[in-house]
Amino acid sequence: MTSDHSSVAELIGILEEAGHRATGPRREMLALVQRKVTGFTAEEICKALPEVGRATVFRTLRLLQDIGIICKLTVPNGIPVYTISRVDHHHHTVCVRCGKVGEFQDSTVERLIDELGMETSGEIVGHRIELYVTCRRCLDQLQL
Amino acid sequence: MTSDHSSVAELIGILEEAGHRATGPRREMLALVQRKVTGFTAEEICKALPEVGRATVFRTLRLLQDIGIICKLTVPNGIPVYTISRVDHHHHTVCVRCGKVGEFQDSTVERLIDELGMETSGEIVGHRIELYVTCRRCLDQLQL
DNA sequence: CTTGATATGATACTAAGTATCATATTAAGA
DNA sequence: TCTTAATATGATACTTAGTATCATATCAAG
Repeated sequence: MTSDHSSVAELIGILEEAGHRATGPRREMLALVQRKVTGFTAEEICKALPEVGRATVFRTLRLLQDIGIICKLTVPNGIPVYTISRVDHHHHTVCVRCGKVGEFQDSTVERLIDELGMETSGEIVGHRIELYVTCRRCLDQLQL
Repeated sequence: MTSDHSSVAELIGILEEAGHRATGPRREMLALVQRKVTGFTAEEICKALPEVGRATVFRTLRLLQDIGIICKLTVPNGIPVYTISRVDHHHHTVCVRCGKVGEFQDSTVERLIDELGMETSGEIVGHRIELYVTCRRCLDQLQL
């Protein structure tokens, strides 16, 4: 279940398999996104790729979300952060100090969702779990 | 641990205890918010209370968040939904069809967060758990 | 009653994202 | 290879959510 997609070629593959064209702007964005270790904002992409139109950046960000290549996170301060999904189903940790985004997978989470499903009268169609943390590095810096 | 705050008077009490003035606009907003069974948007408040300035609406929404009277949710379609918090610590279910917001409290959730804390190198300072559902009523309608 | 802190509203702004639409690219068939 | 319809793009203008500024108003405490 761990579909690791790390190279640009693989990302392009996913895009095409989903029935979309791997056009110039999309390749550029994928290459950029793939290099990002941590989260990034839409505005960052716009600045990094001025030759790509604003509308295309947002369109592509949404497309990449739809096909599961990236995720959009809501962080406490309100500015949306996008992040690449390296594994299929996962959740995020966001450092509230440096903004660094991490991923985690936990079977307990899925079990929890199932349990909650029992208690809910409706039908669960999705969920969002985000952990806000102070990351190791930031903690260390604070202790200096 | 279940600080049920249902009447406007109680909400005003919370506001004042937190060291804020229970002014006209704030009372109006609290009265309105308190009547809402389901989620509401900032724009709804602006329309319902045209005599209250836009800036004040947003300022007050943030204030009410800060003191824990309301929560701001991120729903899949992207439009922020605010909802009153009837109990202290809880999470939300959002119906993706009608937008109805529910609350749930679950000790398993808290246990889960603790467990995840063990696995994380940083320190967990907060979390967000939202369940996207199709509520009972919407399910019934779909089956008609 | 005065005064300083707190809150307000009008206005203008920003930031994130969308709608429109004419143009460009592309894939796939004739 | 040429044509064509589907797909994608970029410029532009717009919308939506929320913020900054600041002069004015309100209030609580002395």
